[in-house]
Amino acid sequence: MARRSDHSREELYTMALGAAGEIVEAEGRAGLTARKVAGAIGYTPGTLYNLFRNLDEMILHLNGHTMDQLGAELERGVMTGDAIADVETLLCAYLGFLEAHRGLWDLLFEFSRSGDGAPPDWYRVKVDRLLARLEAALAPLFGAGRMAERAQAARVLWASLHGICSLAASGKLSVVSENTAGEMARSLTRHYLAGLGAADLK
Amino acid sequence: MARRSDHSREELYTMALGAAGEIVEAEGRAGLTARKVAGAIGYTPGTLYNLFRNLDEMILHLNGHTMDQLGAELERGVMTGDAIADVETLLCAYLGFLEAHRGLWDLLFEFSRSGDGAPPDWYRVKVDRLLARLEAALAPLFGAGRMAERAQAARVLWASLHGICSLAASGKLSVVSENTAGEMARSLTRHYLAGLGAADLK
DNA sequence: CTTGATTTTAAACGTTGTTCAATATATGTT
DNA sequence: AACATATATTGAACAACGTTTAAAATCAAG
Repeated sequence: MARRSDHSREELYTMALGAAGEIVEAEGRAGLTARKVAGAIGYTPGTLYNLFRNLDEMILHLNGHTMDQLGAELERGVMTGDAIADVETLLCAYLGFLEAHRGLWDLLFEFSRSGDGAPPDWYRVKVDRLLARLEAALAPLFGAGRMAERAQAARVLWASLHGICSLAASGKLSVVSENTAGEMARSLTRHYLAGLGAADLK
Repeated sequence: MARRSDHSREELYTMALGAAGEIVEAEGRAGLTARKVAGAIGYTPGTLYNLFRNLDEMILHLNGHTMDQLGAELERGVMTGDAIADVETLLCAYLGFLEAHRGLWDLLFEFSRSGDGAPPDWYRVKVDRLLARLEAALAPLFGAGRMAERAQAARVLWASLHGICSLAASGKLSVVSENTAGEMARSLTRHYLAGLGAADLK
C-alpha cells in the first residue's frame, strides 16, 4: 500500500468531490460518510484525510462546487433591465436548481448553519458572486448612490428565499392546500419588490 | 436493576426534556446525546428509549416545548390593530427569544428540515398556533373574505424570517458591516408589508 | 411468600469521524 | 543498476454515537 500514482492529487480531489456529490444526491446528507466516499473512488478513508483536514472541510469544498454550478445556472437567464422580471428569472433558475439537485442544496443550507467560525475567504467570494447576480437585477430599483441599501436588499431577499424553500419544502410549515415553495417564493419577491418600489417613491 | 419508583413516568418525561434543553442551550445540537441526557437525570440511555421511540422523537417533543415557550413570549406583546406596529412587536419578541435561547431555536430549525415524513398532528397544531399570532396581526391588511391570502402571507413572512435569522446569524452570508439579523428582519417586514399594502390598493 | 409484570441496567452491536504506525511505491542520487 | 529518501496509502485502532436486548431488580397483587 502506498503511492499508486493511479491519480494525481488534483484528480483525487475531483474524484472525491464527484463521488460525494453523487452520494449526497442519492442518499442525502445521512449517507455521506467518509468510508462511502473513499470506497466509491477505490480508496480508503485515510486518503480522504490527506486531501481534506476533515469531513467538514470536504463538505465545504463540495458546497463551493455547488455554488459554482448554481451560479452557472443563474447566468443562463437573460437580464432585461426590468427588476421584477429579472428577479423572477433568477428565481426560476434557483427553484429549478433546487429541484434538480435537492441533496446538494440541502447540504449547502445545512452547512451554512452548522459551521463553527467564519468561512474561508474563497468561500465568501463564491457567496458574493451569487449575491452579485441578485444585486445586478435589483439595480434599477436603487439610485446610483445607494449601493449599501441595494446590497442589503439582495441579502434580505436571498436569505428569505432560503428560508421559504427550506421550511416550505420540508413540509413542516403546515402549508395549506397547494402552496408550494415556488408559489410562496414568488409571493415574497412580488410583494417585497413592490415594497422596495414604494419606499423608493417616498 | 429496576423500577426505582424515584420518579413517575411524567416526571421522567419532564426531567428528560428539561435536561435536554439545558444541554442543547449550553453545548448546541452536537452535545445533545442520549447518554448525556440520561446521565444528567441520573439514568442510563435505555431509560430514554422507554420514554421515546428514538432520539428524533425526543427532539420533536423538545421542539414542541420550545414552541410553547415561544408562543408564550409572543403573547406578552399587546396588539393595537395597526398591522405594521403589531408585526414589529411580534418580531421583537421573536428576536428576543432567539437571542435568549439560541440552542433551542437552532434545534427547532434544524429539525424542521431534517424530518423524514410529516410531523404528528399535535406538532402541526403548535405550529398553527404560532402562525395564528402572525395572522391576527396581519388581519387589518386583508378584507374579511381573504383568509387564504392572509394565511399564505403569514407563512411567507414566517419562513422568510426563519431564513434571515438562520443565514444571517450564522455569519455565512458575508453580511456587510453591521447588518445584524434583526436589522435585516426588520427591513424585510417593513418592505414586505408595504408591498402587501400596495397590492391591496389595486 | 410467591408469582407476575414492569422498569432499569449493563453490555453488546454496528456505525461513525479521526488518528497513526507500518508499508509499499515513486523519485532522486550515487 | 542499486540505494536512499520521501510520501502516498493502508489497515487497524480509538472513542463516541444511536439503538437493541437479555438479564436483573424492583413493585404490585394474590
